[in-house]
Amino acid sequence: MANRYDPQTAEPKWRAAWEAADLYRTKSPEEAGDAPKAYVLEMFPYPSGRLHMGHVRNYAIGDVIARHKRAKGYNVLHPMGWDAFGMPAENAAIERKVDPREWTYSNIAAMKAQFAKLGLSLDWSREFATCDPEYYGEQQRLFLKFLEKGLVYRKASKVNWDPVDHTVLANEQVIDGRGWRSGALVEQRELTQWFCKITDYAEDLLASLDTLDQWPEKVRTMQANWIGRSEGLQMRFAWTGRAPRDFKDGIEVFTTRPDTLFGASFIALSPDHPLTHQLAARNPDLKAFQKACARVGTSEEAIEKAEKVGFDTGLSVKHPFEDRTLPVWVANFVLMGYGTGAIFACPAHDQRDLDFARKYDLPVTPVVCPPDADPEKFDVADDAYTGPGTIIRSDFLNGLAIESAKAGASDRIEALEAGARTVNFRLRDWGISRQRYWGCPIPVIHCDTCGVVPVPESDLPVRLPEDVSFDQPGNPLAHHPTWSSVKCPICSADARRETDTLDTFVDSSWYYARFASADDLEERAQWMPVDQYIGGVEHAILHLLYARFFARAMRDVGELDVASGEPITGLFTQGMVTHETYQTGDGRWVSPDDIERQGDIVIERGTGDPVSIGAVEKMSKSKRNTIDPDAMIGTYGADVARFFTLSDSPPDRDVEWTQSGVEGAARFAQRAWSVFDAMPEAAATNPATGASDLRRLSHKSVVAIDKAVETFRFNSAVATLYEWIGAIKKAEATAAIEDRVEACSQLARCLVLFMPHLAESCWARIGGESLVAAAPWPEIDDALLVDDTVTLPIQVNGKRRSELRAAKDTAPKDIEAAALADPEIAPFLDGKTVKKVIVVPGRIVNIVAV
RNA sequence: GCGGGCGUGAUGGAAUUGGUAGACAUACCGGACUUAAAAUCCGGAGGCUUAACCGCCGUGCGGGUUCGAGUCCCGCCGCCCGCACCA
Repeated sequence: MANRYDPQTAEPKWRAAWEAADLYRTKSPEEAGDAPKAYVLEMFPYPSGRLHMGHVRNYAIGDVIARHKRAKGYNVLHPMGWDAFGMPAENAAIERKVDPREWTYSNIAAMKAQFAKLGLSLDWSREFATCDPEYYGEQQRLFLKFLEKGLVYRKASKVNWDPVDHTVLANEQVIDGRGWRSGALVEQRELTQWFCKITDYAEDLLASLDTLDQWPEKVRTMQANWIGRSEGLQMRFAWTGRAPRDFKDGIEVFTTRPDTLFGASFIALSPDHPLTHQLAARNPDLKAFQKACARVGTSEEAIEKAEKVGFDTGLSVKHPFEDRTLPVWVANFVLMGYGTGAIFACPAHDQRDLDFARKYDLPVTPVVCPPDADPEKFDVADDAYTGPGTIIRSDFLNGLAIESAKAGASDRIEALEAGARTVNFRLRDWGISRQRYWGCPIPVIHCDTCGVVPVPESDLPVRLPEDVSFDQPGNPLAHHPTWSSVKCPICSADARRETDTLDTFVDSSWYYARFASADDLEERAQWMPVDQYIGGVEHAILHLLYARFFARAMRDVGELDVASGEPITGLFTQGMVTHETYQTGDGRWVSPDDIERQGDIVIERGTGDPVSIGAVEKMSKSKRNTIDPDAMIGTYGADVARFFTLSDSPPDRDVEWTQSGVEGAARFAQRAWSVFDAMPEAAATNPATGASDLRRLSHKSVVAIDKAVETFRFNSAVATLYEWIGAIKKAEATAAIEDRVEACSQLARCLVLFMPHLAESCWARIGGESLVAAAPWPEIDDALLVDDTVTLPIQVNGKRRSELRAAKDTAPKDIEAAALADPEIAPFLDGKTVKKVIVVPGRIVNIVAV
């Protein structure tokens, strides 16, 4: 029986050794000396209670980076904590009568035990959970600083209200117009809520995206689209008749196409526009129309299918340049949330306006003529013209291109004092109030005489009460008999504590700063920004945008010293872990653990029901296609589980989990181990010298792995490991012992990035000093990276016909001569004349012959 | 509709950025070991043709640039992801 590596005994041993050596603790500035810093962070997990393969992949990727940086001499900060507030804890409380706090902390304990088995190089000394009062107390302090600076504020806004659960729902929690839990029809309610003034930073958040050159292009464009900057003109149309109350000066609209003003055909108001409300108060038909629009709901298909409908208010306004009037309609396609909630419509050049105009028989006047069309006759039918062209039928704008016409029209409107150029953003302020228990309490007090009063800093943290009941719907904090009753800090009168809590996205918007230091702003500044952040692409917009906002806001209240305001220098978004799905004839999903292959057919173990193999999908409980990391670790060890998530696909793409792939990874581990069979201790041999094939290959392999790791091409690094190991094995009989010891020593130090426990066992076999997890990256002899002789393919007219071995510095003319003399190519030159010979030194020779 | 990405053997994917396409792995086939199987080790393999060598074809499709194109340019086709009545 060959000597086999046994992960079950080796892995716990090495984890204990790492812990005893305190290897992964972040070094203090004194210990670190002038070593550069590297802050490596993976998105911290929600403590659901169990680790899944997505976690394993995420943290394995981060661990490769952290270990590599450490070996390269960086002082590495690689912390871990828990994103611990949120609805699942409350749902558990409602469904199973467990305390959310106990539920959360016991989940954390369970997951931490699972984490321990993975052998990640984490510094746990900085661990915290966002539900720790120390953490959310600090967050409350930040909230009050933001409040003081006007970065958070209260306003009334429309929210999704679930009338059964008595709570506000996020848009994501509304499915087809119904609450995701209660199934009740969601109402739009006007509530007073807290908001973060993220729009103050819209311009900078957009412009600075260009500086984030270590972020995926995709994420940057998604954020840019989300922020949605557009330049245009905000202008006023004056009334023809009596002006409605509150709108004496006319109706304000925003447009990006002032060049089409002469094609304006009507004004359209949003059904939610204040003027619509005012008019609806006296007009039951309009009120009914408004209601009908609201019912269409917020679901995307509903919006897509919704036909354009409108209501003529009977009012009209004057055209700013011409002696004519425009009717004012209410139209369902105009959004209150963008611009002013009102538009002027130019149907010839906007599809929505055109659909509406055709339906209600409103005028359509083209004013932009395409380059190849006849200006006298140009007209539109069912398709609006949105392309480039020349302005026509537009008085002083005639003959101009679109851009100049925009400027001309804007100048004129500004001269008439009827409006001004403005920039509009799609981004809206971030609503952070939640009518929930398991979140960070908002630290303010409502007093009838003093208004909104901040909780004095000495009273922080405002702790969540522990004696809450979940037996009625809604927010337990609001139902608590005493918690919200307090005295006003200013006038001491009876007052009420705010019972809303903060959106959990707030918790994760600044945790990176807290990891850098619990309370020392200077230490925070030393570590920030995060050098490498790793997580799922599903956070491309919300979390990552909020984090960028928070870093700026913290900077501006003096809580974080990052000049650029960018908290994250490098971002990597990893792909998902997928698996085949299995389903019985009656549509029941079957777990991979319960299937059995019998020849070509697949059956469910136990029942014997035939099972069909379905699509490869993200591992999920509902499809039952999950693989439990604990079970994997129990069978194959943590190294194999980690290695497999990195080896098959590039880390930014999805990886399909397969049994055979895992077995391949396990085979690799044994193969790597066997390379170290019968190796002497490194100290017992002389240092390797010379330039044997093995030495050349080993040094090249180290460089290849180094480069691949730096560029997140882990699958390529793994391929290099396979080849290298194969070569070392082949060289066992032939290579000098010194060269083999060197190769093994280098191999262990590369292997430790991916399979740290195994590498440690290998390292011990060659008597490596201390622990390989603490060893520096192998030193490379550059002279070994270039070969003395190279093999050059010889092409004739671009087709490879032969090859040539030559010393690396052979003169091109000698290579040319040797190539032409090659007997292999003679038949291909027969009857032809050589026109040209291209020699690319070290690469290729191409003979052009006709 | 807008934006981003992708298309290479049976499969996941390589290809030093314009220089030998298919590294490495999985599945498959063959051999060794074994009473046998598993495990392990060794070997094979893009397609067509051939006894074999040779030869021809080959990176979604069609064109182009180049001595040379998976890579660059133009035009199509298909798939995935994100946003979406944003004026």
